[in-house]
Amino acid sequence: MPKKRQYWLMKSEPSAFSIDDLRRASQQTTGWDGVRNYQARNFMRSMAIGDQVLFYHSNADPPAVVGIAEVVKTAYADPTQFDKQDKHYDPESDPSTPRWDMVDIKYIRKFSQPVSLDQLRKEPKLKDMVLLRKGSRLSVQPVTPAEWEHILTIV
DNA sequence: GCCAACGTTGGC
DNA sequence: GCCAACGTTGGC
Repeated sequence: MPKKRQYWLMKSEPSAFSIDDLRRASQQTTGWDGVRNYQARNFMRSMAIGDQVLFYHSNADPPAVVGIAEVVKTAYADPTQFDKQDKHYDPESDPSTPRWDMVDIKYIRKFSQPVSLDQLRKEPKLKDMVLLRKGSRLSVQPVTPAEWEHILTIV
């Protein structure tokens, strides 16, 4: 039995990397490096190929879910943790047991209209979304199948 | 093990 | 640019 497909939401500041950047990327794929939060890392470690990802623009006007991507490579060591020149360099990470992982995701589609944070908040069915929890800053987070389905109906 | 200080996230 | 909320660090 194949494992059931899982759903996620990943945040990116469009000024740094937007859904258009993903669409234009080589193979329409990118490595999701730079995550330095244990909970977010653990969620990436539990991702499987084929898992579906809501692409969210944070620090955007408006902040919004803007499209869909898919996991095409499961968790592997994030090389930026060992790169002294990199902003995300982590001197505490031991190369024999790397602390930080990343996954690769591929562009699937961009919504014709972004689904803004305000719109999401208005949906009673989405009231328990991790994204909408007060003070929620997790950059990689799970989405339930029901939340996923509902969001696709309001796009 | 507590908790103050600090750095970061991200909406506004 | 502001600042509330959060995660991490480190002194004790």
